[in-house]
Amino acid sequence: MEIIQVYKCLCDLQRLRILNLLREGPLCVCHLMGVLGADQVKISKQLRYMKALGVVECSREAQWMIYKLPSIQNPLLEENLKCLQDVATDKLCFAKDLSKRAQILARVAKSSRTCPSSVLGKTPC
Amino acid sequence: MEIIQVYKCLCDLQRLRILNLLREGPLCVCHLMGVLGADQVKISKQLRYMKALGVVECSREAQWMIYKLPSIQNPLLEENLKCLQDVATDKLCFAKDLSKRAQILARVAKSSRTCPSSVLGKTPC
DNA sequence: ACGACATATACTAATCCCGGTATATACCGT
DNA sequence: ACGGTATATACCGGGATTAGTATATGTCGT
Repeated sequence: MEIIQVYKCLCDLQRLRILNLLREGPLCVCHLMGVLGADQVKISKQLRYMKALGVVECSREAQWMIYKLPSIQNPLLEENLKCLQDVATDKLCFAKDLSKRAQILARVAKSSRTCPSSVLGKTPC
Repeated sequence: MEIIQVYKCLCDLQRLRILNLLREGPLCVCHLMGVLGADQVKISKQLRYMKALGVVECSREAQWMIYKLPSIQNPLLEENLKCLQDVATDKLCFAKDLSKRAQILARVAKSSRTCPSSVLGKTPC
């Protein structure tokens, strides 16, 4: 993963929000849709782009596709994601996204549905 | 200056090299051309783009246009520029650019020409 | 094998960004 | 006012990115 690729990934708000969420733990596409309030195609395409840049990885769990940050951590990426909460918290949505993520995962955990995010999400990578 | 704008500026190698140079002090366009080995139009257009993003400022000194990092420092930008030397030093050109910059400024300082970079460059902002 | 769900891809159009060539503008010294 | 130097802009074409709609693929339960 090269430095330019990392910045290419960070330079879009939607991607930044996705990375902020994945930092807490892996997520499936449908949960990303739920938190970001975006349609499936848009999320899928962003994820494909991010995967091509090498900034996310994915694996299939039954009918769900689980996305997560690379297993080999990238210091540049990690540092930038770490300070997302600090930067312009009021204007932006990173904190709000995280609580929405917690809500969704909690709701899913109680239901009979077993989307893997509800399990994986509790054990941040 | 917003977070996305900063990353939009960082996600191109040429812009990254320019920022790395400006971190040492203000420079005029012709010296940027010299260090980066790029033609005038290319540099000018990148600078215009960067200025529109709010990541550089410029001011005229006689016939030269002097570019520099914003007087109000941006922590996100500064942090990312700071670690440029560390990241993949061998593959990339950031250190090389800095020594080329020093060469050029030294040469200019000796000559009768008085491009302001030769003065301003010695007093990093 | 079928229907439902989750996700990805194909196709198309619009926009952004980049590169090149040509030309314009601003300032200086004479 | 004129020629030279430094820099910016206009114009154009190509490639990258984004968005929308439609369709395909993979997996599950029955």
